[in-house]
Amino acid sequence: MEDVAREAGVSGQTVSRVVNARGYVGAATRVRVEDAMQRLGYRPNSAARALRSGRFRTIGVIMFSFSSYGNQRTLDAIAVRAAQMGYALTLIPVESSARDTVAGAFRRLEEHAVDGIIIVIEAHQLDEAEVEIPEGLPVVLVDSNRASSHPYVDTDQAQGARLATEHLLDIGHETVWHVAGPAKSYSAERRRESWRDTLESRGLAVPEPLSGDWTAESGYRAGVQLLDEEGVTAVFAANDQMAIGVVRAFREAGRDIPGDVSVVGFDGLPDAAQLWPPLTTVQQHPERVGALAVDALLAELDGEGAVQTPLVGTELIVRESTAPPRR
Amino acid sequence: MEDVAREAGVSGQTVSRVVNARGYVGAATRVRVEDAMQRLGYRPNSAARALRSGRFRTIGVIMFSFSSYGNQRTLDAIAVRAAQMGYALTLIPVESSARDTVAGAFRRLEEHAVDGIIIVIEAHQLDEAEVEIPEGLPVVLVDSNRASSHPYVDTDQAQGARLATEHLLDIGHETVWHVAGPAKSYSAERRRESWRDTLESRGLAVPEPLSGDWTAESGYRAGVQLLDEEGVTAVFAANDQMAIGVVRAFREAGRDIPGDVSVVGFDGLPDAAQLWPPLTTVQQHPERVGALAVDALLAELDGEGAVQTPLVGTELIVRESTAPPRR
DNA sequence: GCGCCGTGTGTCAACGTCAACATATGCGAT
DNA sequence: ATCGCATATGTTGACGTTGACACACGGCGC
Repeated sequence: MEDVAREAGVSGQTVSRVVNARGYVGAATRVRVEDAMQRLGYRPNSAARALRSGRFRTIGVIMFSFSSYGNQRTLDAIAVRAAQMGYALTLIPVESSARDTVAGAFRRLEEHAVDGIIIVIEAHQLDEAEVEIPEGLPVVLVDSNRASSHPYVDTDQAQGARLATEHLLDIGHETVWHVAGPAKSYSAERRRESWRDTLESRGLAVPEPLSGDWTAESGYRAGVQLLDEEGVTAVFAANDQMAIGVVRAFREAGRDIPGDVSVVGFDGLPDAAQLWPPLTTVQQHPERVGALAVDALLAELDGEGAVQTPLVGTELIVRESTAPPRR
Repeated sequence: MEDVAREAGVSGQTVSRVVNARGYVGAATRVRVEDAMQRLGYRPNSAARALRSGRFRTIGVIMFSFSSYGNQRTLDAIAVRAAQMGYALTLIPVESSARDTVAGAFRRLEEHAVDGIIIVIEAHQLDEAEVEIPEGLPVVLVDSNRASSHPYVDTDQAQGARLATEHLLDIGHETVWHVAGPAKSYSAERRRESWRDTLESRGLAVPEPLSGDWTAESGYRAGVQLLDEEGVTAVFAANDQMAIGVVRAFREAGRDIPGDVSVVGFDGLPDAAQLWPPLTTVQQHPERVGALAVDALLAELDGEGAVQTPLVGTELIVRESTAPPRR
């Protein structure tokens, strides 16, 4: 900066004013300074800025490694919005759900220069009672527990699950079986409860839900179990990957999809449209979730207090994996 | 820091020495200082450190948003390794392949505090001649062009493509059709060339390759085109997603997989095992690629010069989507 | 007894930036 | 003519850390 100031024949402060477009600067001076910056290839030193201002213009994101497709998309959206707002992203991966690694992530974070944190970890896995979230550091939760004191941003899981279940009922199925996600996942729980509520509100039988771990493989295992049940004509899987596994299990046993059994997924994986048969699914909008998370965090940062964002809606995409039951 | 020093009855410099385990500190003093740090919840200010040392302990990653599954996994691996090495990750998303946005990413990066950059963008899209990579900033390329002056880390695309092609030939197919990735992708090009070389080295006919854009949908379109060709019994798709689309196209036309046509993918998507039929594919190891990229960058940072890493191998996973041709 | 070295600790300055304050000029209003 | 205000620029110090240097003490070899 000093070099630029000398080159332009002004003081460092004037350079600072030009860079930040703050305060009065004569037009001719501004041009001279900009010229000098150009010539010398000047870049403001962000460390010094951070030191001076106490702000790092950086957002920390805590996320499980090997995360789901949806979370990856959310991360992507967070990165894009953060970049738009002039913030950098610092990614803190958590290698497993072991509790001390989550705590370790926080410890690592505290030593890094972030102004706020977005946590993209299903809340049941993140037992807040045991992981102290650093005091005074704004936090936004994604895909998480409403009970928290921090603002959260999430998809409207309940609405999506209702859409899926109602679709199957509306085309004539007598009830809908459910392959749920892992017990400790908040999203899985909400999808399951909404599925149950939908059935109950119509006075229908509620079959015992099965449980997977989001992977296609666990969906396959659940599908194999369903083969033994009587009268399974409609299955709602808590995500698309498990739906893929369910489809495979039925196909392998010679049952036709959707002739014998209709299957609905959840997520809106782009590839779901190209499966055979194309999969009916609930489209989520992780890009909206990510952008909202950044916005909520920045609002907190700007001292606007914890702003609660409305849930992000979903849409049902009907494809060929669902059809009315055979009479 | 001053507070800790006062609390422990020492100077700030001694606190610094304790924190960094550098220089001589009496055992009793060390304990007193550590106690004080604990009590006061002291955290070193990374901005001040960076300002003083000129090092940020941060790696910048430039990557396309809406990136492929493999790149996401690579990012994940980079994050994990960086964290292990005590580095933070700053993610700079590039929203499209438009050239000025890539340049913009660099500009954004320069203003941020990074010690080095890992670029996870297929090199043909990143035309280096037109995007000046900041001078003096160590760079490692992933999934990229060998012609660059920077070290690169990559999967052995050629080996994988050869494995896939040879597998189909070895089980009796007369030739292998190819659905390639986008023309401007370096990985796509190498897979295509290796497929061609393998056929030619056996003196077999080389059918005209089709081209997709990595999506399942483009694979479907390619598959539809293949329906019109004579004698298609084996297809090697340049990634798993396009393979999914190819399978759909054939299925929809009433052709059996693998009875009428064998299909091989590339990537090793976890869900590929649960497709119907389970997909034969080439397993990549993005986690190794990511870790190597970080290692290579840190080596550069430590002044060890540009270290070239060997290519990461792949393995063929044979599943039920491939079978000998019908006689 | 003297100097030297290893150990333990403190003082000072500097990293690059910017807020706060001080200074200077010109112009319109009183 | 004087004052007030908007404009334009410079000076100073502080953000938190650490490298360089200085100082102090005790033990060892000669």
